[in-house]
Amino acid sequence: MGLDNHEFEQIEGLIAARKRVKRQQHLYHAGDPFEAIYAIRIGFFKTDILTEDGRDQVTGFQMAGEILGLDGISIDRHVCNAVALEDSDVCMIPFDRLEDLSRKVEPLQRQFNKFMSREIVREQSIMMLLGSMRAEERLAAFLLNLSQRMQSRGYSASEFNLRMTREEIGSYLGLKLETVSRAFSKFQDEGLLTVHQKHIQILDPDALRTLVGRAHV
Amino acid sequence: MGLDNHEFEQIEGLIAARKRVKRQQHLYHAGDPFEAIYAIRIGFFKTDILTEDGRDQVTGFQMAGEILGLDGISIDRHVCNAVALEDSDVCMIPFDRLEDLSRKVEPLQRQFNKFMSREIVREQSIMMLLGSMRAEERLAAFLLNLSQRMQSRGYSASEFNLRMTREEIGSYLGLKLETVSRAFSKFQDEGLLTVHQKHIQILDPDALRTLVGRAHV
DNA sequence: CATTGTGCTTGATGGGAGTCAAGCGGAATA
DNA sequence: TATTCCGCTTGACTCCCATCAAGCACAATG
Repeated sequence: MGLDNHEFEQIEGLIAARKRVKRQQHLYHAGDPFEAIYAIRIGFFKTDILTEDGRDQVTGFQMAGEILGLDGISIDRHVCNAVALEDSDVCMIPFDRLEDLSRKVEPLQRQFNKFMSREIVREQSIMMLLGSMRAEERLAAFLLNLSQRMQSRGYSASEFNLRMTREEIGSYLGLKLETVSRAFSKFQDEGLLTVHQKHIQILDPDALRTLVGRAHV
Repeated sequence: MGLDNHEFEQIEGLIAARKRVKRQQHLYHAGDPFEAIYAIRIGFFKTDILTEDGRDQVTGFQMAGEILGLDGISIDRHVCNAVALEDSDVCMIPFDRLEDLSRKVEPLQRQFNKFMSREIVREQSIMMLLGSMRAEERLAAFLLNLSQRMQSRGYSASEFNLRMTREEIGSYLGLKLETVSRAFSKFQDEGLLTVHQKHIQILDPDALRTLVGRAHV
């Protein structure tokens, strides 16, 4: 990234604390004062929003190497809940110190801006998915995305364990858990994948890609 | 734009050029190199993304005082199209100069980060809408959002002209244009509003809020 | 003024996903 | 090992929205 030693040490010094979060525990709640963003070292999270009328929706799943909490910057409070879906380990990055250092270290500033923008783009693709895809297309897109992120972290792209329930997948994709379950069964009947509980093995990724590509004919 | 006078003047110094964009013209296309973000002085825009099957989905509507182009930062290219829905006038803000100045002027840096984060939060609320609301609830939320933005710019909150077609509204809300039209008619039958072509008069905003569930405003 | 086109409204019909319900199965606990 | 619970699967039925289709309204053009 074009950093000299001093800059590199400063960035390392940003990490105030490592924090362990047990399965089903919250890293932060909606409404909590925003003080830091979090880099996931180990583990898996979901973020969700609970509205007053009881609507609850998962807004994202985050795995090791990804960043949590960027939405809190806007109003100095977290706007969603972050819940560990397995025992996890995060780096807490105090935001005021990150802003300070960003003013001194240009590559850090640039990288941070790109992170924020990438989050905007990611959410746009979810909007596309929710706005124009059918149930099976949504699930196919979800699995391919998960597969790609697993692979980029050195895990198998074709075989992995889901950390979230059918209900959480459905909430994220704008579907009911029964619909998610039916789509899994259909994919298995068609030989696109095998599914045993949370264990997934993708047999025909190209067929899944075709499903997503042919969205909304 | 949520900036105080001092901050606003600093941003004004950044403005390289004013640019006029006629109705139906593009401000930028998906794939264009990303060089600047744009502040809308006068006018109204939509952003959309072209899907592989040739149809496009509207990802947002932007009015005077709002910012266009934040998604381009991520990959140094614009990822969506920005199209003027009426004759418009924008300020071009070269992004490298904005980054430079942000390193020197802390309030500008802070404000810019908040802008990015606000865009993330805005998109999350659209995800909620697309994922868990029914057609009439979506349209009600859309109208209330538009109404609130009109009001915050000094226009009437209860009476305004839509700049976009039913099809564009539907694309944004994940609905077909016929469904949007039917929802308008139903609202009118129920006395919640009057609609004549693109002219909207909201008669009972509380009823619309009740529909949405009081969570979105 | 007539003509054309585009956007909008409305009706009829069908399909995909939601809802309700029953039962299965693996995992955790005692 | 037995019990309980929670998540998952599957079936039957319902309903909301998409689709297909016809016609209207208004603006632009000749």
